[in-house]
Amino acid sequence: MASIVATAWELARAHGIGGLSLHALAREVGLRQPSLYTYFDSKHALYDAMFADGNRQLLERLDALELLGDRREAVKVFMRAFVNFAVEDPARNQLLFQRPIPGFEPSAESYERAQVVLSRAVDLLRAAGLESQTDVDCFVAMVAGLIDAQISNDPGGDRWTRHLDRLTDMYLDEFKPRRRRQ
Amino acid sequence: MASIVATAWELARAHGIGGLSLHALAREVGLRQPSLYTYFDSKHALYDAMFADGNRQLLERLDALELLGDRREAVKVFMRAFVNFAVEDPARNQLLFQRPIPGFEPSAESYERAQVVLSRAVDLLRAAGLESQTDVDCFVAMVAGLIDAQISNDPGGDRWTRHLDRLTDMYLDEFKPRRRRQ
DNA sequence: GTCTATACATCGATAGAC
DNA sequence: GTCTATCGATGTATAGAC
Repeated sequence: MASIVATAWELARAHGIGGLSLHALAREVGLRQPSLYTYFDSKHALYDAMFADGNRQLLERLDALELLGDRREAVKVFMRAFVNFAVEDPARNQLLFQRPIPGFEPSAESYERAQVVLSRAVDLLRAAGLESQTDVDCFVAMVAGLIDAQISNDPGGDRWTRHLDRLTDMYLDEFKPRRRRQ
Repeated sequence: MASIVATAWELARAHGIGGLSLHALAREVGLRQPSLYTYFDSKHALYDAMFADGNRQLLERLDALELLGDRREAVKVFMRAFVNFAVEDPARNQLLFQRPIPGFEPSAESYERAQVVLSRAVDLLRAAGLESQTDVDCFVAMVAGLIDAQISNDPGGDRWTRHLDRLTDMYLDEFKPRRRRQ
């Protein structure tokens, strides 16, 4: 079961998340295609299992971080880990953070895990000075833009992601509470 | 021919760029599916015609702008027009600026038009103080991030795009030539 | 140029034997 | 739980008559 999901990720990496087929997956795990229905009620159920698994991987990664000390530094450590996670597997990034499968919506249970990740990011950003939801929204969008540009235009490189820290500083400087600029 | 492409855009808006089928397109224009091969050698050729057409639409829009006066203001006017163009038709945005069709690459001729758009943006940003390719790259990525967040999470709204001007100012302030901060 | 007919492939899903 | 067999839908593309 877990190994089927792992193999599904391999195929998704190779052929894109949308190019994943049950025939190919069955062949890869040494089964016939109908036998997969013992484990998943439908293809969407497989995607849902992958969605949950991907978020589990991400949470595991984020839980291992040391986020003590300066809170701006904590944001940077967190975002670096997040960005690395995203760019190292474009297919996974697509399933977790975009809506590439027409008709697929994660189950409530799976979606809950995804919300945990987001709320941790929000807490860190708040602690680092981003007060409003608006400022958090735009920061998240900016980072997602970096990730997508990196994946699309320079896969495996760092032409965009290497500027993450600098952009984070810029953003936190700009939107820190209005009392006084640093 | 042009009307077939226009109808193809309608279907793409309704069912997604990847959900466009030649059967449906033929039915919509009052033909049988094989008859489309009179106009396009393959489905990819249709996508290529759409790609070229979308870039033509964009260039037309950008050519109508008044970009005189202050160069920072010119950047804002340009980027506002670009962002509006992108969010008003997510399917078109997908075909023009992402790679949603496995195996489809625009022809050299079509791609050339896309490069014209980019080079205009680059010229404006350079004139407004962004010296390095790196700074331009990140700015473009940030704007693309805003667009994607807007389309994905608040289609038809402006929760993200309304901050475009503010982010543009922030970015140009940060990366203007190092002589002195404004 | 447009049609009918069809080839050919892929896919998800189900029925029923073992 | 796994299999064989098959259904039914969808999709692109081609052959050949008109």
